[in-house]
Amino acid sequence: MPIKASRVRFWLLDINFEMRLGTPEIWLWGTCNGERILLLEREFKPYFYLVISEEPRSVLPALRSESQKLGERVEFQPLERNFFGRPVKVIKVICTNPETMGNLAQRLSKVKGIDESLEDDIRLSTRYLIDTGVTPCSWHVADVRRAENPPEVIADKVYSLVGPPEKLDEGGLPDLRIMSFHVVSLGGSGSLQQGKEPLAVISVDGSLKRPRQFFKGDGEDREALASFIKYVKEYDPDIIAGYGANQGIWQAIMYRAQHRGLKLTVDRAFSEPHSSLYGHISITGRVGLDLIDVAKEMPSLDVERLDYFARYLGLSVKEELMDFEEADLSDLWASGDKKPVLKYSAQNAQIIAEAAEFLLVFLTQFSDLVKLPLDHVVAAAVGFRVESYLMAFAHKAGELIPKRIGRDYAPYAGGLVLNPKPGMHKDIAVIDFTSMYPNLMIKFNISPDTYAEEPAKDLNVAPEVGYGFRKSPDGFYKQALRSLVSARRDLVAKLKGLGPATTEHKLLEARQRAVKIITNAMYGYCGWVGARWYAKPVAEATAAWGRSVILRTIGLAKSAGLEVIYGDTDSIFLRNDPAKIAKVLSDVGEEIGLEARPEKVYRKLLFTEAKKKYCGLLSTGEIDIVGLEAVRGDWAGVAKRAQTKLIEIILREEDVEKATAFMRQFVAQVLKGDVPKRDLVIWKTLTKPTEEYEVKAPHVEAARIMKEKGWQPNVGDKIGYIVVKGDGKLYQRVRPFAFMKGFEPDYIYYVQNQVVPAAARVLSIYNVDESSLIA
DNA sequence: GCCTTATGTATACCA
DNA sequence: ACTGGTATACATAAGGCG
Repeated sequence: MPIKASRVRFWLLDINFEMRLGTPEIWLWGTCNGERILLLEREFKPYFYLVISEEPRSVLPALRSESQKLGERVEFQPLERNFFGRPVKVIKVICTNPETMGNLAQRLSKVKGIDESLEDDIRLSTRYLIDTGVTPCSWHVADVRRAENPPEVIADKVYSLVGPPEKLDEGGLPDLRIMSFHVVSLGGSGSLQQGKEPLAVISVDGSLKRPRQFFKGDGEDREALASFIKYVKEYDPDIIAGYGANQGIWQAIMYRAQHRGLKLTVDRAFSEPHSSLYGHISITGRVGLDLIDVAKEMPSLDVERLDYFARYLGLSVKEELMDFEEADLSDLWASGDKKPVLKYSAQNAQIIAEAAEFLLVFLTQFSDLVKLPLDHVVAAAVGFRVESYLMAFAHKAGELIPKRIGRDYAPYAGGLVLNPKPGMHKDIAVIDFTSMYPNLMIKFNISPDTYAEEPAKDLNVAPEVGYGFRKSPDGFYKQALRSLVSARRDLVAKLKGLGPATTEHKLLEARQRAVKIITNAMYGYCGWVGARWYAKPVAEATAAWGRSVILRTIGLAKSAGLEVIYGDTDSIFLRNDPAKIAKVLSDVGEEIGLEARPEKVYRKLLFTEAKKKYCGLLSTGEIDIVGLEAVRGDWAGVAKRAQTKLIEIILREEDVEKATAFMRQFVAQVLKGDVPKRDLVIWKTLTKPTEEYEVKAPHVEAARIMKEKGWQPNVGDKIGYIVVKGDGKLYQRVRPFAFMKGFEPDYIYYVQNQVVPAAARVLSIYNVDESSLIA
């Protein structure tokens, strides 16, 4: 019977692998022209490498017999590869079962003549992406035929791949179906504990269908859950977005479904959401996005509250719908006043859908660049994103991928920070080096594979630390960085010719941003002990070159007759004398061979003795606050607001009297209790389970109280607490901000330990005493 | 036992 | 679960005193 072949074009949404009919099968979920398709690949075989120091024929018989003993059908291919820049002889071991591959590799690596096994720790779906160049969130064409024995899935068509898909050089997104969801459960106090309590309401939204809400009637939540599952099937979303979804919301829903005898088949393969590689919940055939992961990476958000996040993205939020604590949701619901709860949840679902839509371009570009599926790229830590990029890059360069191994933490010296000249400075220019570390790594060819352990000719030798790096050939990091830097240059050049509001512009701008992030993370990655391409000398030498560059720049500034007021790692602060600055910049280019640029100019700039903390009035008229309490998330709003106002008075009006008077009045107001409660909340991150803390701490104590009340604070959550009146240590006087009933804020604490120290930090320059603020 | 000082733990920031 | 450098607060241990 002739096999009808055809060609399909698709955008890759998700990839997974299944053992089916005894064979590993790669599943590619694609979308195109409004159709959802599943492409099956049954021919792709798992494999790994054995590094040998002898001739292949002397080890092959032993390898054959060992694999026979294990009952594995394998094929051996002697090959040449590079490992850390050195040519190595390897045997590629192609096997059949990815699940037993690790064990096989371990056994075969013990055979005499085998040095080690490599790449046996790479998952099959990752392997497939690396080897074929197939890329998530990117367009492809593929030759396909109708699948025989297609699996039971939700898809318009199921095909078998005739060969690997070919990646197309096309940008743009297909029409993706985004669905969002938000859940309110009836825990003891409105929390999503372990799903022990019924769900009050599940809200869904998205651009495709009208928003809906499924809620519990008088009885239980079975109906709501069943309707939710049905709705997802009808909607058939490509992306399911939630907020905190990976941190208990899916678990709670799953628990409830199980409790009510329902199977939570919200994926495209009639199975249930399951936990995946980066601690996230994976939904086969769809992309499960937890936007809280995105929020946690936004440094300007003190607290990852959904409404703050939404406002930060520029989305409109109806404040009146958020006007109660989450802790009160349960009571409200129980009191029969369900309307505000429903409205609140509906708005949240709407915000999540809008945020997902807003972020989609950037996230898909990021996924495409580093070759991690969309749900993975959002959930994965920075180091794994860089690593994913490098793994694909290594394969293209014929380099073997090092194993992930456990190492002990090994610190080294980093950037140089100068002592600031305290006081008020006028007309100060900041010059800094553009992408200093990446450029140093390129310039001196700093890479694990160019590192010369023995002294040799023609090396770049790092100052202070003395590590040598071969000048040629180009090292692995240099190749990767150069490709990133040139990609970014091209993108930026293309952007200039485009209208700012066009789809193309948006796409390239997002791409450019993704490239920049990976470029700048490369140095940190190479000094991370968990990195596959970890090399301490690389990180250490880069930092040492950085220190020498900044020191030499200081020298050049001084010879040009400029006073250096401050400097940190890759920047120096100088008197803004344009002619002299220009001289310094050209000297830097000539003598150091790196680009430094004037970054900004301060009309006025204020330093205390402390490093990394200052504030200034920029030439643009803006106030810039760096490192001070006003920009720290772990200070109460009262202190931050007071300090900000104070800084404005001092910088704009230079009136210390007025500033002091303002502070006195502010302090009096706080002592009267005339301050919004939310300005008293102090937020701190719970960095480990409460039991693991060695000393008592206020936010840990607050988290413990939350637990008692039925809440489940997770590691990584920010705990908001208020200091209340009472006796004992500070940690004995805190309440989670949502549980203030019967407690009164300790305004004296807020004055003495928050407002006054924050103000004094700035006023101390003018010899204003702390006590004079309390009068 | 009480007070003062030194040290350690914890967090968030800057680059 | 990318790096080191830095400031700061509070808890706790250690030291001093009588």
